[in-house]
Amino acid sequence: MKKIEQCDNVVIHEEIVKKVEEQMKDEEELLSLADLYKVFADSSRIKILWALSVSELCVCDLAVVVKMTQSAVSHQLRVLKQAKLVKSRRDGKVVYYSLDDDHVHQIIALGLEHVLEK
Amino acid sequence: MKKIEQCDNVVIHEEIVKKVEEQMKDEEELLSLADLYKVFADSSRIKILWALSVSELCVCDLAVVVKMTQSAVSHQLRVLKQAKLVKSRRDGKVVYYSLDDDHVHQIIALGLEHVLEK
DNA sequence: TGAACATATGAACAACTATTCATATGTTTA
DNA sequence: TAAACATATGAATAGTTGTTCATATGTTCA
Repeated sequence: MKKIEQCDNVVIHEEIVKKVEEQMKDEEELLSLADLYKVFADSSRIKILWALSVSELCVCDLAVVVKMTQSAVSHQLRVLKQAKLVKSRRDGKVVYYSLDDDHVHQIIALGLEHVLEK
Repeated sequence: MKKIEQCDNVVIHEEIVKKVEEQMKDEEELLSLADLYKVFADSSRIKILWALSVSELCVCDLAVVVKMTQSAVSHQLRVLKQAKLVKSRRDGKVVYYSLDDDHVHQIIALGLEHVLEK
């Protein structure tokens, strides 16, 4: 009747585990953080965001710049808008998109720093 | 013989498109940026990174803290290591993981800022 | 040397997601 | 009002990825 428990059930360094558990963030908070990064985790969307960080653009021009179909761009803009990373304004037939927030640019810049360094 | 070209082929604002195209980053660079964010785009990995930002941990303790199986943690650590976000050192049977870089903490902090604000 | 243990890994499966294609919506203008 | 055009969207498909299960690797210690 010995404890044959595997690693999964046994803590090796009790003190440290306790300390880390205390400082652990809420499940929910880390989940929405992951969701935020999911949006950045696609090169099409990154291209779109980068382009928009240069200038406001309409969907049509955006499609040209990032070399995607209008439909694909539109689908992705929807995702970006839901994540509150871009906003849009309509002027007649044309809809213009731009970054919603300065964080977007910061996040991209910080990421590039890491990428270029490694 | 009119130009019936669709949006996909026609540029609406020539000046702006030219300007944005000039400032567009390399395909490759934006691709590795997206790849970097892919690593952050999963709540299991975010949990692991957050835990490691508190303290160096062995795989076993990490599994306890983030409530995952040892195998799942190990698979994810592999991903994190390949992305150079964590490093490891071995001490006997036990392998300790820690953040490889201060960028990791910065990126998480910046993301949280955005998440909490919106 | 062999048993016990911490970690790593390959294969398989399930879940998710980006694009395409077809078409709908909404706006302008002839 | 009808045609032309910019954008949006639903369904289907193909590709990607995280977890599990089983097992392998590497280390210590009796």
